[in-house]
Amino acid sequence: MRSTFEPGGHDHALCVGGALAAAEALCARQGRRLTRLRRRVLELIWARHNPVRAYDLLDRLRQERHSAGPPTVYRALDFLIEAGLVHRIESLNAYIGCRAPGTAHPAQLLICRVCRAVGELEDPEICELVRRRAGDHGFAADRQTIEVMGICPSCNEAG
Amino acid sequence: MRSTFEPGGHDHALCVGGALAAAEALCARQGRRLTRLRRRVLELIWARHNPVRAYDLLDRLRQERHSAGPPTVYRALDFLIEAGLVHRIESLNAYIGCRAPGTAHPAQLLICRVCRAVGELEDPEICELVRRRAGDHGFAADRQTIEVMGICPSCNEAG
DNA sequence: CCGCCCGATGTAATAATGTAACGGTCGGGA
DNA sequence: TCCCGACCGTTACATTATTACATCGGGCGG
Repeated sequence: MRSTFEPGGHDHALCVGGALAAAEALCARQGRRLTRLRRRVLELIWARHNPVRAYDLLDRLRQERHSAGPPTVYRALDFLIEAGLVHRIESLNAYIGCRAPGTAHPAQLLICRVCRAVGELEDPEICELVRRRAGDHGFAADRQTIEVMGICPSCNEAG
Repeated sequence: MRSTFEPGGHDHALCVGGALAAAEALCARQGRRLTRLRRRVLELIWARHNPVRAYDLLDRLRQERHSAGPPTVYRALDFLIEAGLVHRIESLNAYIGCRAPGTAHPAQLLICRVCRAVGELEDPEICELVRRRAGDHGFAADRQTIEVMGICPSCNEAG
């Protein structure tokens, strides 16, 4: 069960293409406008399976769109996160494409401290357990942020 | 089972005193130096059960120590976090005193979106489940960040 | 006691991240 | 046609955090 981490030699163009197509479909279904800019930002985020920082995104964006400023990027990110297409990684101040857009799910992000690859769980049992334990203390949970640092399968084999 | 959230009228001086005493003891046991500055920063953090931001801390610190600068605060915070006396709340860029210093497991923070009170679980089952599920994907987890937004018991009753 | 070392702190500058406020453009409906 | 609302441009600024180097001060060997 290692689907969360891509093998080194996978066809990444396919990966990106799939993500963009899924995004188009999801936005269409939800009546959200995936504009050229937003689509392009999503594409840049999907360029790697590593987290991207907002200002790196901005630098890359500026190479093709001179007018871009910080709000350009942050607004696009807000949209993409809102739409469930991108996760913000709080512990890194960085962003990554969601592997399972459209599922309603809080995600659990697995971040490799060596290669910075990020995997994603969508485990309902974890969600439910957290929610229940919080509830035991009278706390009504409505959003979970779960980020796990560690070593990914490839790096583990390597070192 | 609501021990995590303090009732409104508890004796907070006792709370702070206990935290400081525990910190002293823990540092002594671990051979860490809880200096005057570090101790004072910890005390300021414990002044409320709400998260404190680094620059608020800095402002308060400056009232009594003119020379304080950002590194003053951040270094103290680094020490306190390292020692397990304070948690950083990634999703708020804020800090809060640890309720269970010295215990080895990661915490799950419950953050009230209304009053900003923060409760803390130390649930080994959650830890273990997360670790196991990550392990199922070949990921060797070594640090977990779990932050839950929601409504605390008092705010829930109130509204 | 002296002088050295080293961890802690002071100090200045700057980097990195994120937001506010306002204006213009454009397309779709009353 | 005219207005409205979204999207984006643009400038300025706010917030959060780090780098680099100087200084202080206590413990310890000589």
